[in-house]
Amino acid sequence: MARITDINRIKRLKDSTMKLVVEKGFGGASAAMIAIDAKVASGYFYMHYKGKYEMVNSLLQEVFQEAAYKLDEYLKTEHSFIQIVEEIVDHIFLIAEKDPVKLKFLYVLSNDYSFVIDDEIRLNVFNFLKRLKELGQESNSIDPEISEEDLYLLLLVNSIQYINLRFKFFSAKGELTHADKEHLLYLIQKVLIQNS
Amino acid sequence: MARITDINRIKRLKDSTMKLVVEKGFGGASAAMIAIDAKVASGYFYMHYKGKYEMVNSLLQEVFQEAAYKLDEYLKTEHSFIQIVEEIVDHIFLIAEKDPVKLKFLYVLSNDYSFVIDDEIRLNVFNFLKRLKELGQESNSIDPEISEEDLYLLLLVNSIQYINLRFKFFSAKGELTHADKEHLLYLIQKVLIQNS
Amino acid sequence: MARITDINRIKRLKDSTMKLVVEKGFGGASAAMIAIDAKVASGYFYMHYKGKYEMVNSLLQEVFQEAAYKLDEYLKTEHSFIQIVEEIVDHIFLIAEKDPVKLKFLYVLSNDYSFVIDDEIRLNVFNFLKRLKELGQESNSIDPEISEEDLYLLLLVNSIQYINLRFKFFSAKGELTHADKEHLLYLIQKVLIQNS
Amino acid sequence: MARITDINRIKRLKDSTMKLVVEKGFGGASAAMIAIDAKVASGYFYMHYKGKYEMVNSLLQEVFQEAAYKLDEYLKTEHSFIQIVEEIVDHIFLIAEKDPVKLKFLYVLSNDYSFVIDDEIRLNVFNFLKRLKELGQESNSIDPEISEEDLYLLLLVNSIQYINLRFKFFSAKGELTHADKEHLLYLIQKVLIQNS
DNA sequence: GATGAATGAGGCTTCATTCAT
DNA sequence: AATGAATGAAGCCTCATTCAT
Repeated sequence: MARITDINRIKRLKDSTMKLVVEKGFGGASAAMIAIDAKVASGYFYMHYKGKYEMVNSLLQEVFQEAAYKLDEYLKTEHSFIQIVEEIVDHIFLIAEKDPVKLKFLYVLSNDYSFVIDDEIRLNVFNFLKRLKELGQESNSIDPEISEEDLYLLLLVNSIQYINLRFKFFSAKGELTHADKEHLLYLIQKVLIQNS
Repeated sequence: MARITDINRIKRLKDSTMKLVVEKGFGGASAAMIAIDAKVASGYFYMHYKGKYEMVNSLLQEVFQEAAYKLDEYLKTEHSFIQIVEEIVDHIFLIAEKDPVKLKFLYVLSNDYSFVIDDEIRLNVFNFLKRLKELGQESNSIDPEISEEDLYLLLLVNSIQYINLRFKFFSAKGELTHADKEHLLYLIQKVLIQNS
Repeated sequence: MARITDINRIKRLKDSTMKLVVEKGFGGASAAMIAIDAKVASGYFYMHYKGKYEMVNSLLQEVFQEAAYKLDEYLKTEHSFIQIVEEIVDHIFLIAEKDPVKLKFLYVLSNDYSFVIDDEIRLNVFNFLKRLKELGQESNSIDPEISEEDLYLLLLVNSIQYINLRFKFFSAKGELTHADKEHLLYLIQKVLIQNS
Repeated sequence: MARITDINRIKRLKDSTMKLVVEKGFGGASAAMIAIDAKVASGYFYMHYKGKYEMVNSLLQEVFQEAAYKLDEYLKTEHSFIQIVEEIVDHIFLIAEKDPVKLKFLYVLSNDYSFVIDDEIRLNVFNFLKRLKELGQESNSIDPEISEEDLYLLLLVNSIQYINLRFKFFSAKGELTHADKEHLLYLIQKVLIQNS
């Protein structure tokens, strides 16, 4: 019972942190504010984290790690290159729908020179990308010009940017639709795929 | 009668602000720190700006405005769609080389939910993109699927992300080269251009 | 679970604030100075008050409210008009002796255009004065020319001015004595009382 | 011509200072604010005064001195005690009408422990009061219980308080009228005059 | 004489962090 | 384990004052 309470506390803390860091920025989201939003005592998170930066950073790594893990799972399905690309875009859109704050959090902090993804996690992601590229090469699907860095940029960064652009500027266009996803996928595939 | 406002002071202030906002984030770059770096009195910028946020924001708008103006100039040259796309990428690489801090500043703040580009400036940029799209359509160069938002994403956001990815992660790969620019241009043109 | 709010800290804070506002004026009494004098952390009073002005103002209202309450108590004793006038002067002299800072604080801020007594409290005081006047009329003790405003001026303002004049200028005359009180009472009664 | 300009500058400076000190308090009225209000350069008054405090203080002394001088003039008229009392109240009401800011300024600063009237000026005033008292005694008009301090309190302080109470609280009662003056005079004379 | 750009000490306030409970 | 009162360093900003023009 005590265990469950604790897990809920930490969950709430993480959610509130992501929400407020997105809304106000790292500096603008105060520990007190986060604690109130999470219905937790302000001293609470010093039991789990060394400080505010450590907490936000560890949250960022966690979110990234989770994504890296998800990517690996797709690889294990032994689906084709094109299918996996599609599944990844699908997955990012799913997060955008189910947990938009998480996607915004990723967007904000991954474009900040004060936060850097841990080498280990980055390595995981690039290992995945390397294997994805190889998969594409095996089936002659991928444009040989495309590097891992390009995959990172076009598949991951681009998708996150596409969605956040909608959240931030083009919200007038309404909710993200299935057509939006198809359109993004069209663009991505157009760059990645080998021309005849 | 009295001293005349010193342009150099303001220039130094702007440069230091961009530099430190990039390095430490908006919250991490303190007014005192910026003032010292700019060799200016700590109270100095309250003569020109209402506060720290206003200053950084006005700087962001200024940088954006300058870019919007540059874009319009390219349009006036009456070059072709493909040429203009190339010139824009060229120009972004030029900034990356001559004033990398400015590009980082743009990168960091344009991916922050606390800073929003003024409607007027955004309108300028989208007017340009609209005309660029029309130019592409006239010559049947542009893929009809491409919208103004796509142009924004693929041409501008993507270029900035590409370069900052290098600054932030792949700095091990060394300086940006001519080949890097060609590669990016290849990717962009591949998405934008109409398939035969 | 956590520490319980320390009443003494707040008491010390209030005392130091009154003392320093009297000595140096509202602007001259800095938050840091007050905190040191009260042996409290400099940020402490922002836990209880929104800012320096709010704190001093709330203190002023509190002191006034306390006085208004005291006045009502005298009315409830069912003593005569003349007795109550005497008791009020007595009471003011008592404060002058036991807590001179409080009387000085009242004096300084009630003569400042930046601080205004809350409507509710002023209403309380004037309700009291109205009933006091009625009491005087019932026993034909009060000069019919005397209005509530006059009672305010002559009974309250005058007494406070009388004592503070001594504190500020005529301190050479030494401590306030019983004779001083009798003299003031004589003056007040002379104006208030109905001539034969 | 240069001379006239200068006198106007100083006049405007004094007026603005009084106005703003009344409205915002000594600490709240900044030098820049005063300078703007007076249409004068902010550095201007450091040509005439050592600092802000010196300026406000010298202004206060000046106003007081002017009053002391006026009082002496009334004495020279060889009017009766009662007449002079009336003329003083008249005069204070006249200031209230012609230059209310000056009266507010006097009110605010004379009730502030940070500003003290210069000994010399206070002496002038008390010499006047002494002679006024003697005048009253010669004609058996004044209550023998009344001291110079009482005259100060009842004649000067009281009048200023009476008017400022109207300005600050009872402004709903409208402009000061002739009847108001008569009423105040009635109260003052009632305390001061010897009962048959 | 007069100006107002520039300074920097010091004011107010926030907030990450600690620690008694 | 969890709380939240308390701390004080450090942030933002104001403003009296100086001084080049």
